Amino acid sequence: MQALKYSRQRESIKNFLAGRKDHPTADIVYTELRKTYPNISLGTVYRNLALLTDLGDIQKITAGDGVDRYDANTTPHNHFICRRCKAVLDLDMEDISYIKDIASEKFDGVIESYSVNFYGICPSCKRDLTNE
Amino acid sequence: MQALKYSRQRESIKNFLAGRKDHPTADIVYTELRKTYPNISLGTVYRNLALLTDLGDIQKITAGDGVDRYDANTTPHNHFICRRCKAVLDLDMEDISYIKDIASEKFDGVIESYSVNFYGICPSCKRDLTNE
DNA sequence: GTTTTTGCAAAGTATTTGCAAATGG
DNA sequence: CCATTTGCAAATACTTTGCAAAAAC
Repeated sequence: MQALKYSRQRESIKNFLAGRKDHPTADIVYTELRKTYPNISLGTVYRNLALLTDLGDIQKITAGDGVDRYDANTTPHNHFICRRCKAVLDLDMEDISYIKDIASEKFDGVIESYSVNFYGICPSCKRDLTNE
Repeated sequence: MQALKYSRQRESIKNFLAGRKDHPTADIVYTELRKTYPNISLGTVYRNLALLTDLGDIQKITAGDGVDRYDANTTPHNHFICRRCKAVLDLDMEDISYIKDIASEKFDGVIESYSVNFYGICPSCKRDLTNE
């Protein structure tokens, strides 16, 4: 049971995320979709973001600033969070998934996954700071 | 200006954290300190945890489950979060701080720090699951 | 027709904040 | 005394949830 039924709202949330390279919060998704679907509700957005995350269609990012963000890119990659403008960027970097094995070496439990966030100053803010 | 004045509450929060190897939430700190200081308030606990974090005396851990945790151990180390019992454990593992350099290679901004969380099943839950 | 999803509003968490009183230096 | 910190309560921010109506199949 619990078959999945199509919903225009869910579809548009997924498409909206797929078209963004930044990592919108639930509230941004809601505000933007509202332009096309004036009646969509925040609850629906949250429900679908959670469902899509469970399905593995999207990824939830916890950057540590109190708001969760969502990413349609579910291939393994790491994030950078700018401490000045709070932007969350994808990092183009060499694979470091072997850190999972390093962590497992002296650990008696099971390590299934990991998440890395890098923090600092993004390229754009770096420019701003240089020209100040 | 903004000189730091001693406070019994701040001192006890710091000491309480120093005596724990798990990673208590603000609410746990509050509930436990209340046994010694029945009048301490949650606001005071939050204010001091934020202040101590800024001072670098403690570390804030965002595990991704909506509650922040605090750690008196400020030496670089990584955390493991059990998806079954939600325990947050320190990982005894080889240094991986070079991932900062790897991340910097193709990145035009400044990477100042990073945080890694590993997820899976802790040793204790692993035992429980085996004996089920 | 039955089940899932929605919109709306209310409720639930976690955390922050304004302010007068208390405390520290 | 003056500046900082506290306790308290109210406010805020983010997310979840109950329920009747709407949509999907």
